[in-house]
Amino acid sequence: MRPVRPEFLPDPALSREEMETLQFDVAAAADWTDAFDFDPRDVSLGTEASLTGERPLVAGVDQAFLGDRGVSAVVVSRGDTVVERVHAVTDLEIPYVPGLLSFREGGPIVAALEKLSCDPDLLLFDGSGRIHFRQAGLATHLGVVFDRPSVGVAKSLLCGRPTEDVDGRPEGWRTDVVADDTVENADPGEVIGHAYQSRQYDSEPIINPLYVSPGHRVSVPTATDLVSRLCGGYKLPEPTRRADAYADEAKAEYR
DNA sequence: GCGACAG
DNA sequence: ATCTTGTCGC
Repeated sequence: MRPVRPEFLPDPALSREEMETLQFDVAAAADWTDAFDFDPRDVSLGTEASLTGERPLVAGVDQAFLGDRGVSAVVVSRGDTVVERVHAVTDLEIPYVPGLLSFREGGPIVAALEKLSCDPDLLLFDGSGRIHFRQAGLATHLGVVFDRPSVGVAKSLLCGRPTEDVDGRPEGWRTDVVADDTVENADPGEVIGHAYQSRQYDSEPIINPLYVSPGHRVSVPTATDLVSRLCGGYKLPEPTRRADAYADEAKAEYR
């Protein structure tokens, strides 16, 4: 896979102001409508045949750290079958700053995606997409750079506000996350993502919801639909879990 | 100045 | 994200 829009590559050498300017440009280039050619109903776990054509290839992307180096792992699968796994290690040039995550972790992610020999229909990232100060989170940024449908799945909320109280909701429940005054390029109240309860126990440990948002070429409702089809009884979607496990494996070899 | 803050 | 033992439960 090669970057289709290299002018948008997340360069850690940019000044903080240049990074923010690039994010506004990335958000302007992003498409938040369902602009993909597969049938979202074909995206699921299991081994059943697709309704129409071949089942989509979903790539889960996750990162792990080794001191001042970052490891990005990508696991591509078609339902339950893993088709390809690649990873890359690069030096981390800048510290973590809320809102600038793609500039810190973009290096290893781009390097790993460039090693992919197959081309996935959907990219699933651990982090936000539109739920971001300039609607240009990790998922949006990389989705635009590779011009590939992408979705962001975060375990906590960066910005914006859920329309309803999210505590103790039943499995399958979802509610809108709307822009607040910290989202610089959206009208307050605009829907930028969902809080989605992917898993919930009958009692005790109350599980927090997932914060799902479009990266590129996917709408808010569809982003959550896709994620819901990939959570096989676990809180996190399977592609992301596989990438997480592979990142740990790769990490162990560089120690 | 205070509070918020993906991974 | 990462540093970490034990522990509760299916």
